[in-house]
Amino acid sequence: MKLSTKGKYGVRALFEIARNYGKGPLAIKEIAERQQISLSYLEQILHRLGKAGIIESVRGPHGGYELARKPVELTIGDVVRALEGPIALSHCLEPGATTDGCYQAEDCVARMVWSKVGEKIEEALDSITFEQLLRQYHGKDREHPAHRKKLVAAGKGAC
Amino acid sequence: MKLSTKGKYGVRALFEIARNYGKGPLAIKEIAERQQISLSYLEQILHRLGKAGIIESVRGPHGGYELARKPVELTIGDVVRALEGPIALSHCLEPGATTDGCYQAEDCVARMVWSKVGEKIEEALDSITFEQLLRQYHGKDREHPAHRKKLVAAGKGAC
DNA sequence: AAAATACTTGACAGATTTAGTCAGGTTTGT
DNA sequence: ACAAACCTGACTAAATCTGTCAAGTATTTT
Repeated sequence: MKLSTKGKYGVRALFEIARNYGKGPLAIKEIAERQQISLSYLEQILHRLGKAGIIESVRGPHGGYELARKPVELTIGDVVRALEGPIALSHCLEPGATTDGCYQAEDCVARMVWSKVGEKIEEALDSITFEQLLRQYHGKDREHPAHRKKLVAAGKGAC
Repeated sequence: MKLSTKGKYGVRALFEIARNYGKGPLAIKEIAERQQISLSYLEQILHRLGKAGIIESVRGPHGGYELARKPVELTIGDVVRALEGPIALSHCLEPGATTDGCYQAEDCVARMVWSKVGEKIEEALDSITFEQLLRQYHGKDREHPAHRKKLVAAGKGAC
């Protein structure tokens, strides 16, 4: 019951992009530095987010990534689904899965349990928009990059 | 965002034990057969559930496992926590974890997000008791073991 | 007391997934 | 033309998951 780093990094990266909303594209190199994520790895993540229609890329000098929709229309759920696949606690709940493989197909108690829990998880994830996150952040400016760099050098990570 | 087989098998095994509630201990061999779980693997799982105080074992002939508490006091959350560890979407939320390693300690937006989602997940898991599962099952007797065996032999699995 | 039944424990190994790197390539603004 | 910046896919090391195996210990029946 853990999240992979893809999901966590994804939210952090997207948070940076969201902070830049309305100010043009943000370069991947900039995101990588601010959030201390390996640039190559971040490329993978952003590519997935692009395919999912969450961000758009602008190529060429001064290019970068920007949100494809307004922060209020973007939820944590969108990001997690894009990066970790559909939330299907049991494989028989994946979209497109049939009950063919299940020997107790009709009224499988287990399936009902995982299905119900999955719905609640989606609800929780979808109830948090990036607009809310930005608002929580409003005013409180983060540590200065140089200060952060010092902390990271001292072995500090991030959530 | 998947569940490991430990969690899924655990719930299924426990469901069998719960079905036998009040009728004395249920042998592990019986559980393994009914739910088509490898006996050796099931031993591991039941041992963890025992250490977590969810089931109690009775040794000797006619021994087996039985619920340590009433089905109404046993939730899916108890089982998942026992088998998959505490539900901490981010490692900085694990019990006993400090914020020492986090360079944005004070108001880490990411942590707030995962903490809130984690709470909702726990809520969902804890809202389902085995008593409810048993009631849903009431009356509908499962396929006959022999029939099930045939289905399993034909390559059918379970949720 | 012996045998049968059943639980206990820990080591181990193969398969899968994750996390991250690398080496190219392509697009576009100046 | 050049450089900044994104695009793509292959690759690998490490971790985790899934399950097996073997050698116990405990309890009850006979």
